[in-house]
Amino acid sequence: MQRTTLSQVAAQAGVSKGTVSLAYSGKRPVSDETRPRIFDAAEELGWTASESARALATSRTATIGLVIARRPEVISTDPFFPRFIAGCEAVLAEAGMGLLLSVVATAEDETAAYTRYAAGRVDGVILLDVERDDRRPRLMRELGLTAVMLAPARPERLLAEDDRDGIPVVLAENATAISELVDLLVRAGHRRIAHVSGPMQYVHAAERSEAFARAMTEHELDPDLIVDGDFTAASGRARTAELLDRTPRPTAIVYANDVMAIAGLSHARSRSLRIPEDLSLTGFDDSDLSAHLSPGLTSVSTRAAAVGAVAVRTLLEAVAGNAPPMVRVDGPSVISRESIGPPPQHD
Amino acid sequence: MQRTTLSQVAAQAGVSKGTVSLAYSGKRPVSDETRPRIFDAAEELGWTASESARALATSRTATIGLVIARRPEVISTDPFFPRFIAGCEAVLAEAGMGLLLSVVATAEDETAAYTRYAAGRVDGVILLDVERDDRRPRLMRELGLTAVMLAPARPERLLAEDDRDGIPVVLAENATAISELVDLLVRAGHRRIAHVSGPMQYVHAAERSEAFARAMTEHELDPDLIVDGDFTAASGRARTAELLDRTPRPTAIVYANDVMAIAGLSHARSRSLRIPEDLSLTGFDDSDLSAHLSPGLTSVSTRAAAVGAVAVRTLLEAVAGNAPPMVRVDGPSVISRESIGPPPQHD
DNA sequence: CTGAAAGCGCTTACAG
DNA sequence: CTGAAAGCGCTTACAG
Repeated sequence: MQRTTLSQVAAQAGVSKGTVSLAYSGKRPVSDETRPRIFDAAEELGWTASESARALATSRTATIGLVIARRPEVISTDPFFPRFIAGCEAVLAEAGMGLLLSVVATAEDETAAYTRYAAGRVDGVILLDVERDDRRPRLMRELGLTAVMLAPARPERLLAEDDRDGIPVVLAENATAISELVDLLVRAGHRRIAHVSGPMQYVHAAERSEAFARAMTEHELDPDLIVDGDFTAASGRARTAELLDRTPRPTAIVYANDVMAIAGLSHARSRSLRIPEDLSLTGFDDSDLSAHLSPGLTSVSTRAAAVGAVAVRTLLEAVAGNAPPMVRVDGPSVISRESIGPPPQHD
Repeated sequence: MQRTTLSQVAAQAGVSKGTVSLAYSGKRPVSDETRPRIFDAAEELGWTASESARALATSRTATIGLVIARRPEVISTDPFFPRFIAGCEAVLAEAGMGLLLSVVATAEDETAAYTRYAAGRVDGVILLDVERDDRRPRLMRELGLTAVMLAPARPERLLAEDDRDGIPVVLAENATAISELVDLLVRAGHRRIAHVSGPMQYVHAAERSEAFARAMTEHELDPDLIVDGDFTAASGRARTAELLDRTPRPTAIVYANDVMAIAGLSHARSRSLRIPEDLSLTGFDDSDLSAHLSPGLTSVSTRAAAVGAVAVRTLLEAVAGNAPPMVRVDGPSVISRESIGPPPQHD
């Protein structure tokens, strides 16, 4: 089936092509007599503008890009991505725009994906999982790609001076939630609190870890009870096993995400530890599962959908050439559930 | 920064635009003397072809579309989607193509997404989560959109006759895995086996449920111990609670996905039931978590990445006009872990 | 308020 | 093997 074109609509309505275009875009007035004629003709012929042609004429693709560079097993258990994408989608759909998504395994594939995007496929991209001295800001400049980055800290803490300008930061911090969790545990009576971190190359994981150490120090507790996880269930179980083998063992564990916490919880139970009587646990991300475990897992909502919406809005402003250098989004909030309680008596 | 264009490359290399295009596409021979001149010029100017222009000239967008119409909380815990997408990506990247993704909440938004796609945004789409008498095949025809559908059963079981032609089916069946699970449990000595299904409007969920009933009947066991879940953790917990309240209670539960199984497992444990001594459990999807719980959750690998790759290949053939009406992919396979064992003695 | 025309940056018959 | 030209289907100054 052949596409109907704007020319056919113009012919049928007895006007010029330009007028049809203007009637739809509203960029210039069209008389009240012609407009309905045009819409009727378009309706009758089942016309909608070709995005390819529009893209070529306007140099706007009405598409933004997102490259996720994580191992599939991590993506598949991290509720952040789908929620974030759903949040993006809401804003994009309203603007009649689309989201081009790539899931890549290596840095090489990641570069290739951005390079394809830069060939006039997207108007801009959102950078997730920012690392310290991330290589992508430089790549964006080389490729001439407009970008915004989602980060848990101010740009000066993340990027070399050269890379700092031109990329607006959507700042979604983590730290307050972690110190709230530590406060909660300390107030319940805990002193030996451990942290299972995420992969430290990510700024958001490093931030959580630093926030943990800071909070512990403030309470004059040992800030060094930190072991490195990598957000996978496997690491959650392994690190938990190590921590529980120590003497004395920690009475509470703060995990950098829910999956590790759930694997840890399951492991602890298999050792006949009761939760929370013998061990308190907290997660991060508020996955659907955490609310419905028994006991429920205390976790942190990061409002990923809201963050996605703000990221897209900021990107659209950046594409239009007027984004603020930084926009702050609502901080995370702790969701208290039954997985935390007072430490065991003899402690 | 202005894009370099093919014209500039042609000028610099001292050839016509057509020759530059041909040198890159290889659709016609270019002499060994001119080719390097062209590539050098392109390299020097940092040129890559504009996809928008190419799309307009060729009526090919080099993009395929995927619309996921599920509640975010379900998407966020279902490992199928990210794995499937990663599998799509592998094939797409190789072909220099992209994936346009929409996550929608309502049927209305879903139609809107496909309508946007049909405005020359994609070459074709993959239909997931097929329902019986699914409305999308008809929509695809109305919109003139090429499509393939992923389904666990032959087209004649899914679609009205009118909608059946033109849409190749990638057949990934579920049923064998479910009967294997039932066999496994029966062989271990179980007789009262229950099933917590997924949302029955999806053919894949209905198939699992039917396969369960069939397998139970074959073993001359009660095939009606089926309760309706909806793939969420909440339903997994609630349905498990109901089942465990029955007298006599089931000694094994087959869940239609891992999340429900994990919530169920957690609930059972909170009732002081031991797994698998007091209750055997199985999941479906083989999420990253299931392998690393303690005990590990017996589950079913659906090879989502491989299925994604085949789906894309089939779609690309369909776009080229020569897809087979049906292509079968490898069946799922059961991954046996510690969550199943013999039923309690007194049973 | 409307039309005629140029232009976006490619690809692809058509000649030679 | 190569060039000149038309065309893909829009948008947008430029005139009127």
